[in-house]
Amino acid sequence: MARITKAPEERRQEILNTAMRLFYEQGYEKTSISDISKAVHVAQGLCYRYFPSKEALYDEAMDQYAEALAQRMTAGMEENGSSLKTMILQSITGFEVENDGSYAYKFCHGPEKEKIHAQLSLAVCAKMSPVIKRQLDLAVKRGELEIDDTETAASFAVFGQLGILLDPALTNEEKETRIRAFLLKLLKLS
Amino acid sequence: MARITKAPEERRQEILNTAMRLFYEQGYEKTSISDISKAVHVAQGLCYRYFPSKEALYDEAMDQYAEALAQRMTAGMEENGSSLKTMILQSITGFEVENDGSYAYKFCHGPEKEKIHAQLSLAVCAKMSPVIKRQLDLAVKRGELEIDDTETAASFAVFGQLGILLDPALTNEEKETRIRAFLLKLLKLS
Amino acid sequence: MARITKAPEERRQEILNTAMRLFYEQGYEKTSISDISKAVHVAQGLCYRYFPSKEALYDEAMDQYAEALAQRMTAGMEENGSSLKTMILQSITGFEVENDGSYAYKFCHGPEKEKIHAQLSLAVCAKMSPVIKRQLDLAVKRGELEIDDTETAASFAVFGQLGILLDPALTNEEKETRIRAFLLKLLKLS
Amino acid sequence: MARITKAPEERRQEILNTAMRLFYEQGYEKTSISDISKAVHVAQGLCYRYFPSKEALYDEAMDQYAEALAQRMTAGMEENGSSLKTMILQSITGFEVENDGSYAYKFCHGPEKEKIHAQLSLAVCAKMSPVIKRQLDLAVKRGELEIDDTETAASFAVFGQLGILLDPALTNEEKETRIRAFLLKLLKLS
DNA sequence: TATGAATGAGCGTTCATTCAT
DNA sequence: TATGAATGAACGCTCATTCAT
Repeated sequence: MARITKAPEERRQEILNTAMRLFYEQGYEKTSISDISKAVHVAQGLCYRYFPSKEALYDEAMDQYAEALAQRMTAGMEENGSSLKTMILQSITGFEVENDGSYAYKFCHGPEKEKIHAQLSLAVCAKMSPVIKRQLDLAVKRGELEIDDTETAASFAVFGQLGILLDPALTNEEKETRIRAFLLKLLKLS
Repeated sequence: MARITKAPEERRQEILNTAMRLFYEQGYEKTSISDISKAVHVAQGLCYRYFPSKEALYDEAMDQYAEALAQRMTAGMEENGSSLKTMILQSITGFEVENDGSYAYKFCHGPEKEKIHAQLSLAVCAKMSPVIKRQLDLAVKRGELEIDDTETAASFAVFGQLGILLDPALTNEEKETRIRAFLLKLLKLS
Repeated sequence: MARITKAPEERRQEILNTAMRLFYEQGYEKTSISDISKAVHVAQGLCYRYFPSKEALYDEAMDQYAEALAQRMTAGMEENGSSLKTMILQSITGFEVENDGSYAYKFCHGPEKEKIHAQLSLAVCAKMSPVIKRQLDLAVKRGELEIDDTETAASFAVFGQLGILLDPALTNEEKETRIRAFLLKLLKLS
Repeated sequence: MARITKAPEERRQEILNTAMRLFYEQGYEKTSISDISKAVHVAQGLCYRYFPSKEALYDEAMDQYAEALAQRMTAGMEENGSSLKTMILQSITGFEVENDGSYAYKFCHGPEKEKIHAQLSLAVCAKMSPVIKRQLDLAVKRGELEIDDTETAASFAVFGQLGILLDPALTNEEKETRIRAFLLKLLKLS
C-alpha cells in the first residue's frame, strides 16, 4: 500500500476523530482497532505508536468528544454578557444541534441500545456544569439572581435536564418547552 | 461434578444475581460467561438455557439491579404520608446505604473507570422519577407545594443530584447537605 | 409438559421421519438433536433411547430416505411387465415427483449449497441400480435387448443421469428429453 | 514461537493444501480450524486472515482438490490427438492413480463412512464432463463416432462410471475391465 | 417410557497486540 | 514513520450426551 506520512499530531488527531466516530456509532466493544485503522486507511500497528492501548484511545476519544459537545452547547455564553434569561431562552438543549458534519448532532439521537450514551451524557454534563456555575455567579453579581450555592444550582440545572432529554416519549419541542419553563422558574426569572 | 438440579426460577435468579454482582464489580466486557458460571458453580452452557446471550443476561441483570436500587432509595415514600419536607430530610441520597450484603451500597462508590456506573445511575434515576412525581402530586394536593409540571420538577429533582453525587471531590456529608438544602429551596419548602 | 406415550416403533419412526426432514432441509451439522426433539415435541433425552448417537440416527434416516426415493422412482417397474421402452418413457427421472407431503419431491431441488445432496443422490442411485439391472435382465430374456453385462449397463443408465440431473443450467423438460433420448439410444431401442 | 512470515499467496496455498488433506482424511466436521492451523504450524487466527470462515476455506479446498483430480484424470487428452478408442483404453479410471504424495490416489479408497467422498466424486465428474464432451466432439468430427447430443453422452460416460467405481464388491481390475468394455460398446467403437 | 435440567468439552471466531521489514 | 503478517489467548456459544426424577 502507498505509504502516506503525516505530521504526528495530525495523524494522532485523525485516529482520534475516526475512533470517536466509530465508538459512538458502534459502541466500544464492537469497534475493533482493525475497524479504526481500516477507516483511517492506516496499518493496524500504527495505532499503537500513538496510543498505548485500545482503552487509552477510547478514554481520550470520549473525553475529547464530550468536550466538543459541551463547548458546542455552551458556545456564546462565555463571550457576550447576555442576561441569564436570554441565555436560557437561547440555549441549545442538546437536541437542536444541526448536522454540521461533526457527530455532535447525534447526541441523544442514536439508537438507545448503545451503552455509550449514558457515559457520554454524564461526561458532557460534568463539563458543562462549571461553565454554567460561572454564568450563575455573574448573574448573581449582576443582581439577576439570588443564590448562594451556585455550584449545586448549576449541577441541578445541567444534570436535571437529562431525565427530560433522555425520555423517548417526548418530542423535541416538548423537551425544550418544559426545560426552559422549569429553568426560568427554578432561577426565579419569570 | 455432582449434578445439582434446582427449580428453574431459582437457578435463573441465582445466575442473575451473580451476573449482577460481577458485571458491577468488573464491568460488562471484563466479565465473561465463564466467570459467571464458575461463580454460580454451574456448567457454562447452562447460562444459555436461561438467557439467549450474554447481552440479554446483562440487560436483565442491569434492569433488575437498577430496580432494586431505585426501590431502596424510594422505600417508605409510597406507604406513609409524610410531608415532602420530612421526606427530603429523611431521604437516602444514594450514598448512605450501608453494606448489608446487597450491592446497593456501592452505588457511586466503585472505581470511576467502570463504564457501567453511568448507565446504572441513569437507569436508577429513570426508575425513581415517576415515584417522585407521584409524591410531588400528592404534596401539591396537600397544599404543601405549588407546581404545575410535576413531571419535569421530579426529573430535575432526581437527575439533578447526579452532578453532585458523582463529584469525587465532595464528601458524603457535603453531598447530602447541599442536595437537601437545594431541594428544599427548589420546592420552596424552607 | 404433558407426557405422551407411544408405541416404541411408532416413536422411533416419528423421530426418524422428522430427523430425515431436518437433515435434508438444513444439512447434518446444522441440525441438532435439540432441533429434532423440539420438532417431534419430545424431550431431548428420548432420542437417545432409540438411537445411540446422532450419527447413528443420521445414517438410518439417510438410508431410509434414499430407500424411499429409490422406491418411488422405480415404482411400478417390478409389478407390471411393460416393455423396456415403455418403462423409459414412463420413468420418473427424479424431478417430476410432485409435492405429496413427503419430501421426495425435493430431490435435486433444494439449495445447491447443501452438502447432503451428493451423498443422497449417490445413495439413491446405488439403490436403484439393482432394480434396473433386474429389468434389463428381463428385457434381455424377452429379447428386447442384447447386452451381456447388464450390471454395468444398469449402473451407467442410473448414475449416468446424475450429470444431467444436477446441472442447474437445464430446465426439467430439457433434462427429461435428453435423458430419455439417450437411454433409448443406449439400449438400442429406437 | 518463532515468527515465520511468508508471502501471502504462499501462506494461503499452504493453508489450503493442509486443509484439503485434513478435510479429506477426517471429513468436514471432524476437522477443526485448530487442527488445520496446528498442522500448518501457524496461529489459529491466521487462517481467518486468508479465509473468512471455515466453510469458505472448505469450499475452496474442495474445489481445488476436485480440479486437481479432474485434471489428473483427463491429463493428456487435451494435447495429443489419439483416437477415442485409444483414449478409453489408456484412460485412468480413477483408481489407478498411484500414491505420489498427492492425495489423488485415495479417490474412492477412503473409508466409506466419510461423507465427503460423494461430494468430491460428483464435483470431479462435473469437472471432467466438459473435457470429455470436447473429445467426443472431436471424435465426431474425425468420423470415429456418430452422436448428436455429445453433452449428454459425455455426462453419461463420466457419471455412469460412479456406480461401478464406488462398488466395494469389485476389484480394481474388474472395475476397469467392465468400464472399458462398456464404454467401447456405448460409443460403438468395438 | 419420558422428561428436561445439567454437563463439559470443544468449536469457530475475534481481537488486542507484537514485530520483522 | 509506517506496514501488515503473525500471534495467542480468550470469548461467546453450541451441542451431543447424561442422569436424577
